[in-house]
Amino acid sequence: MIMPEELQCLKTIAVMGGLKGQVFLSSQSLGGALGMSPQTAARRLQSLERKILLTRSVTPDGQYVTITRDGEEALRREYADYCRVFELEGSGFSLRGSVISGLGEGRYYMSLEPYVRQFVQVLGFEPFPGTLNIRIEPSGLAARKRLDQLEWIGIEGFVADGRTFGGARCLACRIRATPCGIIIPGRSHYPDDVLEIIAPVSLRDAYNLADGDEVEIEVTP
Amino acid sequence: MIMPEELQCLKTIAVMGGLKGQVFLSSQSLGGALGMSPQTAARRLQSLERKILLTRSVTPDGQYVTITRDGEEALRREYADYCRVFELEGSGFSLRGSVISGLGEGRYYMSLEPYVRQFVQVLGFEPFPGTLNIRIEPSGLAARKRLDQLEWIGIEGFVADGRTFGGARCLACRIRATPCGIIIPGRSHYPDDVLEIIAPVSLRDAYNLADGDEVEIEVTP
DNA sequence: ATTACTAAAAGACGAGTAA
DNA sequence: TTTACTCGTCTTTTAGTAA
Repeated sequence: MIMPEELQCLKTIAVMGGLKGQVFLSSQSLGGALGMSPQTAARRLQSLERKILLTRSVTPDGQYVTITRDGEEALRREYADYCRVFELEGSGFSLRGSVISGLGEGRYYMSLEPYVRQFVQVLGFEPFPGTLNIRIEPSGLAARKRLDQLEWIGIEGFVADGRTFGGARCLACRIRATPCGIIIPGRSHYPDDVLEIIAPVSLRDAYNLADGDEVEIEVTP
Repeated sequence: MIMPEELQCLKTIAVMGGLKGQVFLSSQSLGGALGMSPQTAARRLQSLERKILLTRSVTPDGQYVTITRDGEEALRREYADYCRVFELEGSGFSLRGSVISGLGEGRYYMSLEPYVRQFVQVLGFEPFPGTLNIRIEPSGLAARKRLDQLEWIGIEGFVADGRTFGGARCLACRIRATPCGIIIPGRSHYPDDVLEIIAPVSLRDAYNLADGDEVEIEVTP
């Protein structure tokens, strides 16, 4: 079995050029690059050699090291993992949270024509007059913050009846089978643990949701 | 400082989807995936949480884990290393070896017109009648084997004067400033620790090489 | 079934030494 | 300077226990 600290060492040698030919190094220089003592670096080299992940030719003042085919394959497997992680990235976030009661303001705003018009344009549906408030679980807050990096669509504010209505930002998402939108008032960038959801229908009715029920919000850019 | 075994753990969680939202897991399932005891896996999760590389929400029957921004950055740094390693790959091998005496057969074959004609076509120069034999250092053998994966160009055999001359394969390379070719008789795929080099000039004369002198062969596909 | 903690065993680390 | 080895220390691991 190849240990993670061995792989780290192998990778460092690869970065130094160990895949393209032999690399000249000393235990000290390698140890320095890896933040460890020369002794430990030397032991790493020995164990990697024993596992045929690299070959060495030791000289009185250092050693020539080359990564073998097996070593390359090990690195490639690791590389493939990272590719999988970052390639499919952005293909979808998924946040879990529980339904909570809002202040009922959502219903009022969702009935204002300039907002409705923009939502239709941006999300492709006429929002049900009312919002569903979801409190994101503590462990989901990290993913919640990541959402801020995505491309939110601006909703313009407007003036009507001598009153100013603020702007907002909006992101398409999905709850179960229903296409929805996350709507965040203003332009604040800082995360909130409560997300306000709009949908073409009443989600509470459609899925029989009560306060405390858990739902999953899926964001697929 | 983030240790390699912690990064390994973080990567595994990322593969499970920890970058896209929370992942449900238990110490046991994670330990199984990482080949370690549940206790160790639990400790990993705790230390990763302490370093704010992930956040957890522990429940009586498992935990929801999400990778934080810091965690993602750590993974991204690692990914960048691997990209560097494999992107520039194939940009050049470099083999070290020492000059040895051949059997003098090279001179004869290099003077045969059908061979010469093909070398001119493939390598772009008329080979000096004679080959330089290089014994690859033991530590370079791994890189030597890697050469077999590259695209060698076939040299056709022929019949002349009632005698059959075998084929060979050939790969462009460089020794110091001189463009050269590695030539391997037949179609054997198994590595040899001696490489036969042809060049437009006598490399021995051009660089004053004697037996035992070290040279570097650079292959840049 | 979990997580978290404790304690004994195992293993890794790095200083020191020799070649 | 190297590498390679030994040895004492310290960390890490895992089994066992409790919640």
